Amino acid sequence: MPRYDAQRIEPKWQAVWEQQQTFRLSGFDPGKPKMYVLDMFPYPSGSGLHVGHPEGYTATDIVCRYNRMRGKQVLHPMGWDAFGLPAEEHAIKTGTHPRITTEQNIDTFRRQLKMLGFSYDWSREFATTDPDYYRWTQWIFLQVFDTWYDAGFEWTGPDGKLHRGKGRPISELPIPDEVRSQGDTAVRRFQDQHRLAYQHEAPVNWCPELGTVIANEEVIDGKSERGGHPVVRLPLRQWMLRITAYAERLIDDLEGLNWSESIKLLQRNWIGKSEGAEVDFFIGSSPLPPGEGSGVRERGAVPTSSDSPLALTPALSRGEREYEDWKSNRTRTGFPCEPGPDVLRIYTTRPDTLFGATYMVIAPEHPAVKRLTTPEQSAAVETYCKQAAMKSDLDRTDLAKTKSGVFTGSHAINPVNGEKIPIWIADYVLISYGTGAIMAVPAHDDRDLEFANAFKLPIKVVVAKMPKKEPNEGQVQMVFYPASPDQAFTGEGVAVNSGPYNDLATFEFKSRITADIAAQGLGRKAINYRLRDWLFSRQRYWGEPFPIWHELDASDQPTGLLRADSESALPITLPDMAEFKPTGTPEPMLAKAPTEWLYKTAPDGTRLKRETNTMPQWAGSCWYYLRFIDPKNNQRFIDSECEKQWLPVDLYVGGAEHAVLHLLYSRFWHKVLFDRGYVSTVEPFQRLINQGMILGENGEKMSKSRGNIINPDDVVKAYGADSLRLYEMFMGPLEAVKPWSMQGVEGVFRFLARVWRMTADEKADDIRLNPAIQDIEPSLEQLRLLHKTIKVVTRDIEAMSFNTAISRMMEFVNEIAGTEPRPKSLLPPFVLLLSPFAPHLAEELWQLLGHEKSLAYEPWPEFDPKLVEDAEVEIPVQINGKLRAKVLVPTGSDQAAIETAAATDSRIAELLAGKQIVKTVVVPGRLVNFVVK
RNA sequence: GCCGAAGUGGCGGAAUGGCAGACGCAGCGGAUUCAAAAUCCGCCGCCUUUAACGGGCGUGUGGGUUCGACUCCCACCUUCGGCACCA
Repeated sequence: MPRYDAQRIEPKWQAVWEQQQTFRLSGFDPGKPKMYVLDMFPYPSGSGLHVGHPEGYTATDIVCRYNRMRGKQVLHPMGWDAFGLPAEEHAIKTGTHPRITTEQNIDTFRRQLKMLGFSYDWSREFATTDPDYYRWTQWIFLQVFDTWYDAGFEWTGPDGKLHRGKGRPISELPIPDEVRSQGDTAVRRFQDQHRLAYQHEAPVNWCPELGTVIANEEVIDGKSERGGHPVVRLPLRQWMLRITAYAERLIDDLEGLNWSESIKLLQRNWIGKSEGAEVDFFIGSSPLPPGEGSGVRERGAVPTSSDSPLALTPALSRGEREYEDWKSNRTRTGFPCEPGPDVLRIYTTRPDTLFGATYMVIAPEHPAVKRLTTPEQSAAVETYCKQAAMKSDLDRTDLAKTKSGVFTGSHAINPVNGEKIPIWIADYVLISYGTGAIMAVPAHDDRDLEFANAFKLPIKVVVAKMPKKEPNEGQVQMVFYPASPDQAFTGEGVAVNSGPYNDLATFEFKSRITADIAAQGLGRKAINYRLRDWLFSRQRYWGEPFPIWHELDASDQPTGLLRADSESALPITLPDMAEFKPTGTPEPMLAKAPTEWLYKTAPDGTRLKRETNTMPQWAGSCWYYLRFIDPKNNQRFIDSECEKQWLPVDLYVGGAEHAVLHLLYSRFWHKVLFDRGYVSTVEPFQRLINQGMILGENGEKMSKSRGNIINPDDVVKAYGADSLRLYEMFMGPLEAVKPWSMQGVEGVFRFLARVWRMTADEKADDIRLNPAIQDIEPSLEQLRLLHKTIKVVTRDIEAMSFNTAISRMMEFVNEIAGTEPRPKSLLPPFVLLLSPFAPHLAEELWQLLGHEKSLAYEPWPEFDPKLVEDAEVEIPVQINGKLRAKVLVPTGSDQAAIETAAATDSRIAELLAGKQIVKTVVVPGRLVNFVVK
């Protein structure tokens, strides 16, 4: 009694594929179109495969199997993103070396993936933790280290267009004479400052619980993304990658990619480009005392015409003389690249509100804090800055909605009107964005208004809102904001109280004043990005070591000078260690490595100490798609011929949780490699699909604590891999979030069992064809059904609309499985259609239908266009847009014939009787609509 | 607060501006069976009427465009995702 038995069929065919190396891709065949289909490779966690994994993996497997049958050569690899915290945390708890845990987890994942019958070329498998792989991760780091970004460099891209800005070898960095004259050490330091990989001392997010520093992106609401542990800010020396240099290209090159618009937008927003101006405010050679100059109006005073910028007191004070000198100097010398000590440089997106600046704010970490603080204020300033330094990001944002700040005691002079305004320190201004200093325009910025209200600072309106012109209204009324004291007008409007610029529209004002201040050397156009440079070092053990040495002086202290390992020294393998407990201090784990690993003496006698940080988990996943193309190469990270043949990845499928970070980092590395001539495409992933999350049966996110986790092992045990695959594709659109349903799995299992019974004899003792299957000619109707099914299933696979493809196959089976006798010729094409979805069952049925070879490379069925049309079509007939009847007409009937058929239908004729037909709409093959009175 | 996506039967979902609810699940009725499981057949948006045919309403809400709107436009509501003192 051979019923549909997935337990028997599936291991059998998995063994056949393995034995015959069915999906192994040998060389590149220039005569065949290529297709590179990639899954986001998994982190092999201890809990094994999750039902979310097979969702994307099944989708790509269908695409691969389909395209092989369409005659393409398909590259479809799988591997492991195996560095990372959990294995090390496990090591801390149990003492098991992370390598052991990682190997065990990989074995589990590999077993589970093979159990699902995915057509990977397993000969290309690797883990990011393999020394042979991270050798090249380190090598790429060395290329990044060896590169500086020449923002003005012009080059022609593969698209034939002119581009500006390119990564170039550090040896080509122009060295200014004043640096060169200071000697070799100065030159080396200068180069180090310009590398794409550089060291930087800055407050970082230190997580004591995890024992590591983590990136801004890994901090969520002041807690670590992993584990939700508290994060504190500490100043530390860290490795940074200069991803911001590539911000513009990372935005621009999104355009040519076949990604969903919302993912592109997510990346654009993450990069967060903003355009505005930098403006220098004069602060004098020494702090300007208060009480000099014109001062600012009292809070809330109505502006009058006497407040013209020219209304300076005739007798110039010391500060004003200095200011006038500075200004005329600037007109001659122009705007300097770096602000001098006599100015405060600010960034604004609204240079049109310069006349409305009533105070300035600098970040607590701003270098000018000391210089601007007057003796009377120094105690208060010191207290404030100390507090701010201790505050986590959480304290600085969410909790502390009320603004805090402290006055420095100093003033600056607004270059557009000569007004002297106070300089404050507040942590609502971030040191890491723009210049770390702002001009505050409380009338037109919510944050500034809140601060001004808190500290009783003046508010000056310089933009009036233009109400929409009513057609009959001759006189346009301007509306002045703030209408209420806590509502700033941040929109665009018309300039007021802005001296010579009054009445200009915001847009025009911006470009005018930017040009004007640039001409006077007081400011310039500027662009800023929300994106920050990438914090690239971690203090953990289980990651790639840096191929970098620090030079030591006579007393074994680092001099700050670096030496890179030579290419031949790679891989720098992890030292063996037995103890993994975090030190509790921000000192990296590798600081406890054996002395012989940590130190060496260079041939020139210099003592060297290894870099003890390790790379973040992102490093390994940044370039794995390249290594899959040429995984065994021990001369290069990828052969350049292979790279040209296979790049870019044609289809990349993975979870939306990587929509920003992984994809951005990966694109960044790819562009560096492109600039240095190692890859030939500007982008790595041509098409991207983000599969939607699978929720638990209760509609909530699957998690241990909710107890709603579905284990793929259990599903396969109960229904088989084909049912799991088919169900995950049948649930709904790939990109949608959708809840699991065990009854749904049962449903597709019943469908597969039906397919089995349609072909095999369930009553016989051995496996044989169903006796209803006979060598007879199919009816025209049956042929039409088959060809229609081929047509739509093909179209749906191309569109990655797998749920509807499955529906159409169900319809076919509903019809054919109920007919006896069944024409045998209908079955092979159907089995081929089913095979990408349920490959095990399809192979078994293919064999049963008398074929000896695997169907994996059988040509995909073609449909006959003549057979996808029925002889007659049913045309709905509407009266005034309401369905009233349906008429049957021959396919291809012309407009007149259809109209006649509709009008003569008895029910329609009855309804039309006595009515006047105003209009008749006939869409051939579609519908008829009579519009009547 | 800002940006994005989505709202269709009891549930998952389907519909180039042209018959709303394909396909599946659940449910109901029947066949088969000693009985059950499995299987097969039929019904299955809501209201209403009828012996039967039928009629009205219906795709988050309210408007609009159109002969015709789940689909396009405007406003709003809800849910989910992202960002969140970025000047």
